[in-house]
Amino acid sequence: MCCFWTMGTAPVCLDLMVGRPMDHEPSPVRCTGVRTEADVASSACDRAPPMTNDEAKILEAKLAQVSEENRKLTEMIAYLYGNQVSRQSPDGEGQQRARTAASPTPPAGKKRSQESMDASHSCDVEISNRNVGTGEAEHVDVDSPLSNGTCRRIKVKKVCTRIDPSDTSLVVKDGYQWRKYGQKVTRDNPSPRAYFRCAFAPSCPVKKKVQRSAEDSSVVEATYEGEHNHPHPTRAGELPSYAARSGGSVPCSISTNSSGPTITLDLTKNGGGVQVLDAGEAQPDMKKVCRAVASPEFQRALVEQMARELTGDQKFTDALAAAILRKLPDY
DNA sequence: CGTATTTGACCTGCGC
DNA sequence: GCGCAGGTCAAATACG
Repeated sequence: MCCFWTMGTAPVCLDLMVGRPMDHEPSPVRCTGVRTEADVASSACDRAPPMTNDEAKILEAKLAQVSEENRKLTEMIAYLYGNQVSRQSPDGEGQQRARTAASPTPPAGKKRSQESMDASHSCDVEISNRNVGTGEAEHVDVDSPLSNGTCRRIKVKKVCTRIDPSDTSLVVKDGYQWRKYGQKVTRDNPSPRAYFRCAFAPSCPVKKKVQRSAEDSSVVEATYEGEHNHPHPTRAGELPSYAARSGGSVPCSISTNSSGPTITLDLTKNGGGVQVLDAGEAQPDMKKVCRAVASPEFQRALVEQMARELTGDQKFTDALAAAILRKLPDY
């Protein structure tokens, strides 16, 4: 099980190793969720000849030291990544919002002015970027408090989905009903950008912008603004991440909001996932996110979720049975 | 005929 | 003030 974060062009792979046999002695390395050379060495020790107690203690000490370094590196990666993404405001959302918020007296009689008023009450912008097709997940929180103290969090989430390049509909299936209200060709991208509103509830403030990636026409970027004020039409309680179904699975995504960090693992194209919520902190903290990922509770929940998903997928069980049969000598 | 989508026009904010 | 770019509106059109 790998959890990817992209940092520029260099993907970071955190091997959670959740599928490993449980009869192994639990080690601090596994608790961090990152496979290291020391961890590999410890596995090799299973086949090594017996050693003295002193040698074993030395190895244990080294292992603990490596584990601690590994944990610090993991936190550092998450911290650096958060800093990088926070500097990359997607599609100028932050700038646009700053412009809107700076408008002291919006013109009356326009729906647009009401939306500007709504945005002006926001001080926090959450930005999430998930590259669904490639299994990369990105996320960061951007806090920009206003001076007037009237803060309301507006969630901005960016989701990348891989679709058929011949598909020009710009439809990202996320489980919600969307009503298209506009389309525009932007300067930095030859592909048109489509504007959607949530059509499930008339009062739902959520908007969605969908545009093909300028670099890869098979990838569409969907930017969600706001949060739904109604339950999910089909599967209440899940995050709006169903784009994964149309293009591929997402190994992992991490989000943080006012209620604390949320780790979501979409294990299959058919949905499902593990959410570990840490609502104890009001301020988002990437270190806490890393610790949540590394916690035994998280990994146990992950294993259980994987087992449920795999055993519940008839196609998977059929394919597995067929593969086993092919390995039998008489098959 | 009702609903959803398309598309050109319009509005607003920003930079020069 | 003007031009540009992003976002939205609303009439026209398509579709079931």
